Amino acid sequence: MSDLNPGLNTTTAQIILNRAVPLFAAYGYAGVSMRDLSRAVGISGAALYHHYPDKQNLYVAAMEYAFKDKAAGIESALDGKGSALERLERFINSFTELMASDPDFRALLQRELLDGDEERLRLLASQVFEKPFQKMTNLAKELAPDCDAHMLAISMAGLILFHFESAPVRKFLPGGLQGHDQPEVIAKHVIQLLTRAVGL
Amino acid sequence: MSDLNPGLNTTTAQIILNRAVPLFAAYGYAGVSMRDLSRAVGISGAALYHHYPDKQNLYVAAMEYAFKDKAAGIESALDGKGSALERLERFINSFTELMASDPDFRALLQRELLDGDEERLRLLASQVFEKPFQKMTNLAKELAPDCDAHMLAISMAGLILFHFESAPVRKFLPGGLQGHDQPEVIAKHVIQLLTRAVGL
DNA sequence: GTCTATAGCCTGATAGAC
DNA sequence: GTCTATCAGGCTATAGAC
Repeated sequence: MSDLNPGLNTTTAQIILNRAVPLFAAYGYAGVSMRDLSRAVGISGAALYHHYPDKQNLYVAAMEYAFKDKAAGIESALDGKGSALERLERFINSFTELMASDPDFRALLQRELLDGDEERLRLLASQVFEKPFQKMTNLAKELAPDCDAHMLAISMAGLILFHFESAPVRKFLPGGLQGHDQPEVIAKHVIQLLTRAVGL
Repeated sequence: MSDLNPGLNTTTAQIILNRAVPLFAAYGYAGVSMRDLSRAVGISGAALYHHYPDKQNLYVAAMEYAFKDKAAGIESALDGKGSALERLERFINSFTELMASDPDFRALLQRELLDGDEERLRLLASQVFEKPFQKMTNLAKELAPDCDAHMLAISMAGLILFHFESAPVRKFLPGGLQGHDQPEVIAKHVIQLLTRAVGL
């Protein structure tokens, strides 16, 4: 948490999180054992327990680590100047790029939506999503005052997310091309769809 | 598979699947043990192995059972007469109702997108989604000939799905109301957004 | 078709030396 | 801070009686 050391992520506790994030993203909480993780880190299982009291605490720490600072880029895209339409474009580009550049973050988010208990989801909402989502809602209000702003904000996020979420099955579906995975292509499609929906 | 018995789902093999579907939907493959399942069914663990050779085969059988006939309703909504816009509305209403009425199906779908291997996803695509998705793509072509029809079809599905997927965290986000979970409300919002996007 | 009993391995977690 | 060794219990799966 309060790391007075200004150096890189070189403490063992941080290295553990660095290895834990992709493992939990790929296999889920129940799909990763403490032994799996200790092997990935290159230390014994017992050493893991020197840094984290148990598996659950380690998992929560890994989540906080993976979700840290993810909101900042989205918020700054929504904050700047420009017309509502320009801010919408910036948001879509920024959110799409985030999802494309950090697939572990995306997978962990979707796993939390499936498996997260009330407490973890409340934490996720208040510490990660509340502020950017509020700004998305404000933008939605500007773009389409006659719409439910909360629902439009959800639609904006879901539109982008599902193009990534569905990627593993899309390639087996009619019309599925490699290009459909590229963030630029996804962003362009979503921008076109949403700008039309809110009446240009 | 080829069940010559015209009776209800009363064979032990079917009862097992009936209990397995909600368990796998809620906790995932790794999160459900054969003991958990045997307890839920009310038989011993060994009896499970009389009906299914191992856990993986049981899981695949449960998936096939959960996904069976799910495409039919969607297809018929897309098939009927009426203008493209009327068919779009019917599709959205039907798909939204499906997701709302069968949360286990929705959760299993999302788990497969996260955890499914190539073989299972290819099976899912060819046996469940290929035909309705082709029809969604055709409708997309009619509605917006200048759009990439594959991407628009994905957007249509994702728009609906994410309103359900995000429900656990939405209630902690600004503007989140109970009403936003209701299928009628979701369908109305998505219809409004998409009809505007394709230019009424 | 279901049971009890059990094999063999993996699990989270701890004890205590260094 | 990391190790080896270990515990108690859970895991998938099987054997064999009924």
